[in-house]
Amino acid sequence: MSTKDKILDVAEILFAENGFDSVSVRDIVGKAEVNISAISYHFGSKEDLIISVIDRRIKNVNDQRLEKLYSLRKEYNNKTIPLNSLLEAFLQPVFSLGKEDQKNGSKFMKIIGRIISNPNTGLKEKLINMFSEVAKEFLSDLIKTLPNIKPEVVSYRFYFSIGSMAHILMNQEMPKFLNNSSSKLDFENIKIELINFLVGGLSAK
Amino acid sequence: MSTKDKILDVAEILFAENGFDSVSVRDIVGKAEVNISAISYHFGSKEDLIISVIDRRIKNVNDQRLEKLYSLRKEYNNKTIPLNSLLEAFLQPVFSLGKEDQKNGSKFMKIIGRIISNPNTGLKEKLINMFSEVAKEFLSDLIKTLPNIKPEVVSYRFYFSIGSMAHILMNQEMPKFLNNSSSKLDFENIKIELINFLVGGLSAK
DNA sequence: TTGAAATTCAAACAAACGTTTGATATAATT
DNA sequence: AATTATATCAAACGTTTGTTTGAATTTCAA
Repeated sequence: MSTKDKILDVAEILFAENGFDSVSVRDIVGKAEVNISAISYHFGSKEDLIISVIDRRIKNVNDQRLEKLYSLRKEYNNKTIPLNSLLEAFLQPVFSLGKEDQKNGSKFMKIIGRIISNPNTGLKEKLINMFSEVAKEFLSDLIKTLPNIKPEVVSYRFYFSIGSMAHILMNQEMPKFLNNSSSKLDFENIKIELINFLVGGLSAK
Repeated sequence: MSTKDKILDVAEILFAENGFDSVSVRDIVGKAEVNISAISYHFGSKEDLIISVIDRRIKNVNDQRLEKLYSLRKEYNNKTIPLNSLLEAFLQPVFSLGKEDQKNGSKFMKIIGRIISNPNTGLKEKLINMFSEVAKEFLSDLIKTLPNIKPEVVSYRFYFSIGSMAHILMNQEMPKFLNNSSSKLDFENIKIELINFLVGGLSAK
């Protein structure tokens, strides 16, 4: 495995668990067992490394989302797309990162959660742009699917939805004081529960 | 105004806008126009300052929440408390921080959002404990109010609810790409919209 | 008014930070 | 085999970090 990939893999894990600021380049190169100058050599700077960690995966996620949305539009040509189908298209590409064959995919889920919930300087601008097109597309269909709810209310509810998604992506385990259940849900079931919750919230009277 | 209060006020603003890690003690004392050693003299350390910023306000918020919950229990003695009343009791003390007479209250709302959404080392432990009792109390009533929904599902939905609350507290303005409306909501209306959303989500079939 | 306590000050501390250097080693190309 | 490009290395760079020092100043009670 190349030095570059070793750095990307380790950085993804450490950034996911501790945040971008709290992880130093020395933390990364230490765990990756590479020389410290490899970061500037292969990536340029720490910020460029962060961008690379995200770039490596995010396009695939967003492409899947749009692909699923477009095929729904084709399937329901001119007719209303069911709400749970829209949410499934929006959430499935993210939660499938948690499948076991996706190496460290659950770590990247945490990174997505971090990016959304932490309004960040500079860095956020670039990433928001990646996400904003996807969000706009889904919002326009959400508005069509919910004709009895004022569009600006749908916007807010979509914003609330993104918040609860980001929260569960980042804090993948429920805190003990809320977890009175013994059975731990896997990502597939968390996604199902989240969709049920969001369907209710988005379509509330 | 005392040096101690000057520091607390400035720190609250800077921590809210930029996060705990990104704000240096020099940023704080610079804007507060006090000597740098005042931090260790009045608070001990930067981490103790963070705790002080939070301590100053959080107890009042949580006390109000429990007070409202207890009076609801008295009012609906042995009967089910309506869902929107529970949510009102949970959210009103937080969103009232945004009232104009509450100096920098909206900044502290951002700090609450930051604490919830960022799982942090050490710091979180202390603050989670403050919050966990409140959360447990509300969760027990939520379960009673939603007898047709399995308790572990209510737990998850409450967790999703906390996520959307944290998100809107921290990102108080909607991003442009979601904001197709010209009218900007104030905190009171955001709270109302959030409660409508959460009622739908928590009680979803 | 005197003396002790509380506060503020400029200056410095050691540690950690991201980044760069120039030499050395490895790989690829001619 | 010789030469060029690529990659890795130990070491150091200049800043910034949180914290501490000890003297100077202010506050306030006796």
